[in-house]
Amino acid sequence: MPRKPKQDRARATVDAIVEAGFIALSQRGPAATTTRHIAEIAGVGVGSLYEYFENKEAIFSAMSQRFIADTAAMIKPLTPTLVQMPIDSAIRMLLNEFRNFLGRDDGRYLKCVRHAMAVDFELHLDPLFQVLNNVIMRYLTGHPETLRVSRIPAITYIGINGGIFAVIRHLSDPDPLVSFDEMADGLASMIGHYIEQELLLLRGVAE
Amino acid sequence: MPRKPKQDRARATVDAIVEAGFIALSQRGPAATTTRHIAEIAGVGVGSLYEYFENKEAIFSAMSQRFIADTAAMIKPLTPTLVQMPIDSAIRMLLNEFRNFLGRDDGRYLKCVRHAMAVDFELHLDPLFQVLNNVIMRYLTGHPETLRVSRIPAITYIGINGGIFAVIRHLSDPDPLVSFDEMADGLASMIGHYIEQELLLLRGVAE
DNA sequence: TAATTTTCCGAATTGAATCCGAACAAGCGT
DNA sequence: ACGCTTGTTCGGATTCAATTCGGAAAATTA
Repeated sequence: MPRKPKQDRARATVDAIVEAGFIALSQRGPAATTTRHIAEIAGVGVGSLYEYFENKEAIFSAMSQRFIADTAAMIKPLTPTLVQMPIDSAIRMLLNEFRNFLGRDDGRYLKCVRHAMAVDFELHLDPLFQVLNNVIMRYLTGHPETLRVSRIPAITYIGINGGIFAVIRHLSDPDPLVSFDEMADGLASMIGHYIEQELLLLRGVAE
Repeated sequence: MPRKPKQDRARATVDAIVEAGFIALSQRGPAATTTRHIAEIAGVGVGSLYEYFENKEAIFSAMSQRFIADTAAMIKPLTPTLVQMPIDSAIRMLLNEFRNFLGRDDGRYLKCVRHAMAVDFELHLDPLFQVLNNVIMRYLTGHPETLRVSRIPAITYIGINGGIFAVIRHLSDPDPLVSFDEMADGLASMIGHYIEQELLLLRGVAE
């Protein structure tokens, strides 16, 4: 039963532990990140970890919370700028800021997020990508007019990755803000509209 | 140094182990899934696990590969049907099939995928969602004409989830098929075009 | 300063992952 | 069928990391 820190010294210890967690995880990976390691990097005894954290998982959980809070804090001040930009520029800016943020401190956050998302999964995703790419390829050759729309590879990449993650997130979400059908309809419409708009632009240029 | 199975009996053992992995993981969760548990469910001795798998992780890895292969096999026969549907219907169908697939065997796959993706992460994602929703909310109120486009909640949900995952996947991808800028441009254009198309449709209806 | 609370520690405990060598089965040439 | 080699299974013994615990040190309070 972990305690809440009451003194500044203790708060510093908690902070050092979380910070050490990020360092250890990014340097050694999740398997090699032992409690002794974290304690050593933090400059505290192993026992101290358990003064404030239920177990090792709880340390990772605290790290996750810290990461999300930092991300939110990074975005918040951008809000006024973002809202008065064209929407596509805003999205581009947001993505770039997020990338830079993940790359800070020699990519410490990025490395941690990869582990946290069990990205070893990624390697095995290839066969699925192949099948889906095949579907898309055949679709395009079967509808020659669509071959001229721009950014096909990028849209494919986003559609597949985003689609997979969105479905899994949604099915894991205890209280989703939109129904599954709404989400499916949204993704379908988004890509459908994209194609339509592109064809429209192409026709406009042709005339 | 694990061996490759040369006899049918051994192949059956490997299969039983992987299958037991799915059962154990879906029933008990990742923390409570011990090697003895897997061995017991598979009906083999603990030692046998290490005949064909480097370690416990390797079993999970094999499970992941199996899962992806099964998913691809599920989609492949749909290809002919998909390619002659309108693109939005095809996407809807794909998403539904994927959902049903994950739900098979009392959601065994879904439970495993959740664990594999370290879904405890999910709980902490909330603050980030709030900030981003706030940005979107302010944008919408600042551009009243966009308030009438349909599926705003769904597009938001997909944009945020899909965007986050796509960025992280991309930054983890050793050999991405598209550059980061292309991907950012793709996501920006996709949502931008969606809005344009919606506004176009709205204008069309108004006239 | 003494009493009390908070914090820190690291040796000892516990339990799961992994190893290993003996026992059992299958293939194979004679 | 029989011995020999190779493939397979097993579960007790070993190893190593997570967690506990009881007391020392530091801070706070009286």
